[in-house]
Amino acid sequence: MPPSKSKRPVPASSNTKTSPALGERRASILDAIVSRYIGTAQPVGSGQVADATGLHLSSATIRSEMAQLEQEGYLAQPHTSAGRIPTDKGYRYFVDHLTTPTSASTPELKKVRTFFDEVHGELEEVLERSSTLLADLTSYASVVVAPGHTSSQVRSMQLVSLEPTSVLLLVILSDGTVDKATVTLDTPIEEAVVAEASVLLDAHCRGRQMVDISPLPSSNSPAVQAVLTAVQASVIEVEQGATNDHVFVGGPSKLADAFDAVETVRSVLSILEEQLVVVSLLRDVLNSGLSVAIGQEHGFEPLASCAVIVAPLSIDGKPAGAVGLLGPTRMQYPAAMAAANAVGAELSERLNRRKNDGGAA
Amino acid sequence: MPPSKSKRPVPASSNTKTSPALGERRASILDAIVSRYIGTAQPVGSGQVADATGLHLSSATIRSEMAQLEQEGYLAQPHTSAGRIPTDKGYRYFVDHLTTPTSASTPELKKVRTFFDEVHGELEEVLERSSTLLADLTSYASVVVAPGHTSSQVRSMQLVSLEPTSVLLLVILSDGTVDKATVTLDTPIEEAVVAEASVLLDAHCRGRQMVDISPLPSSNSPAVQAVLTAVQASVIEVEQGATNDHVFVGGPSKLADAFDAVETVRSVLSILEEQLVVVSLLRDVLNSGLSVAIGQEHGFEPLASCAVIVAPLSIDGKPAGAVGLLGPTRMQYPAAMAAANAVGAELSERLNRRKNDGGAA
DNA sequence: ATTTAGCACTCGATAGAATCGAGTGCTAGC
DNA sequence: GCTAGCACTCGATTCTATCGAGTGCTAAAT
Repeated sequence: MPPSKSKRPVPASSNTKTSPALGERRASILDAIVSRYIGTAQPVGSGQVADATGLHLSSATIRSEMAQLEQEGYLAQPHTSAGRIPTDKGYRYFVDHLTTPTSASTPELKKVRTFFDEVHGELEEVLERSSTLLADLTSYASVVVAPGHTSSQVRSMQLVSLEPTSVLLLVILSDGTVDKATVTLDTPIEEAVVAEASVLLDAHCRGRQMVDISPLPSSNSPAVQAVLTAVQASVIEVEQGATNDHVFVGGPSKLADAFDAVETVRSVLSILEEQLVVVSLLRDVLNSGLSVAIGQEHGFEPLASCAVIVAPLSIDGKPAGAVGLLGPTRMQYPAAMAAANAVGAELSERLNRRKNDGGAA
Repeated sequence: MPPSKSKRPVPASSNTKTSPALGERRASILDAIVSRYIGTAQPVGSGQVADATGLHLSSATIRSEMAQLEQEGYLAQPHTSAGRIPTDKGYRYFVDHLTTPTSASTPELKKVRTFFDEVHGELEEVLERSSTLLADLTSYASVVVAPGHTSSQVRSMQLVSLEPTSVLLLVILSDGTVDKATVTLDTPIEEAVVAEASVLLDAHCRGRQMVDISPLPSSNSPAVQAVLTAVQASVIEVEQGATNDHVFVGGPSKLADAFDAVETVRSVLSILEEQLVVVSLLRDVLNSGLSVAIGQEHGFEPLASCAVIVAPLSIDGKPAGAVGLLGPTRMQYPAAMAAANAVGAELSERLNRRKNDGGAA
């Protein structure tokens, strides 16, 4: 091969050589197998790998490498004389050493951008639709966990008397979010007293951040004080976001496509129904420093056949909720991760803007 | 057969003879086939019917009757030499002439009662959990459409200025529900003006029913008037409940059990994702005066293999939302209808109590 | 005039047997 | 160290045979 033009020392050979460990060649074989299996859901044989990879090796050589990879736990064989399937460990290596850059592909990224440029309105609606967007983008079920109110600025806080013994606590945040909690009182309280407490509360909280509002102010009047004391707990509840369900699940129907066993579909669906579980799952994954949890990695049995992709949301640089994707372990990691990251980043930006600009749109 | 005791002219023969039309005997054959098919999902043959029904007839006789029923469109045959399957028309006859009384069986009814005795808290939570209850009770996916605010009494109505050009409309109802809408103004308005408008609005609305609040009061100050005008549209929006999504879907995972074809599961799920469609579906069914829509009866193609059971909610005797069940056409009609009715009735009662007593619990 | 027993027939479902072929592990030679 | 070659495995596919639940029809029985 004569170098016809001296003017390209390293041609555009797009052989991204990222990963040592496991050996250059064995790695690209693994990569080829995982990619292919993700696409076809069929066990991959040595012949296919030989054809697919750039390295020119015979199937026999590939075969011996594959045997090695199996011994090391990256691959598994459904039965003798079938091709190989990636194990969780295999997928893990794949995502950790992705050759494809994890940043989003331009067309999709653009889609996300224009989506966020167009979507306006209430926060809940934005989150809800983000979730749908992410599901549509990836064809996996998505989850959006709304940020708590911890760092939000209070625009107004009020008490409204409903019954003699029950009072509604209203918290209006400067981003237009409204939260509420019903407080039951031990003894009946007059409306006028509630109103007085409300004024006091509002004056105290207005303009502060949610974190800064405890302790509540006190009053000379015992009756007013009683109301304030009763409200205390609910204020904290609201601060921590325990009051409204703030999980948005998008595209659960995608699960029916992602898994072929109907029983799997059922069990995964039923998990998505339990919002608490979902929230804590995402939190755990994030806390463990991962962005992807594959198979057993999150020690959550019922989702052993799933992979979870998480991207954090942040407001003012602090973590605030998350977006996630739920699919089979053989999911399109590069694309899905890219999408989740893109939506996460973009959504974070809008949340920031929202918060600092004030209200909607 | 000598009447051994003159003292029972018509013994406790539980032969509920409800339905003329179609002929007594043919009806009970149809009934037997439908019941059995609902249970087993297998085509039912003449032999099975002969064994199952009380009437002592040979399979041959049954057979000729079945042939008739098929010609009349109540039954269908998957293929020659298989048993019969009910058609939509067959199911329709079945539910219209239910021998089992549609009122709930006592054990379940009790469950519903104690559930509602125990559940307290925000309206949204009650509805959400009702939906889950209904799904658990029946093993079908359930839907609860929240009542609109039309007949609710306004406890307070306020405007909160968020940005110079955007105002938050807050509506607090006497049942503790809070609704909101963001109103964008054409020109920047000072906070003081918004506050003035808020006071005016609150004074006008407080204590009235949502239906009675339009038209809004007017003001001498042009600035205040401008705000009120801008708010008008959102008030109506809120009144008609267009502002927050008020559909609660329960137990979608049940669908995976109810249908065996995974493709069906997917398509039904994806329909449940579109709340607008679900709401209008239930409304249509109710408007057509039915409580059950089987197969094609609601002209909604994608749900042709489903049956929909609807029970209305009512507040002060006026229709206000609905609860629904979604399952395969071969669903356990008697039990499911009973459950839906029970939950519907009980929930209605709680809603009434809530509204008239005032706040929560 | 029904009802029923009897019978030939249909056709999906089930079970074996045969075959195919993608894939494997191993070995010997390049 | 790589590869060609080869015997071997084993699920998937196809084909055939068989089974049996169920049907429609007819002729006898009530």
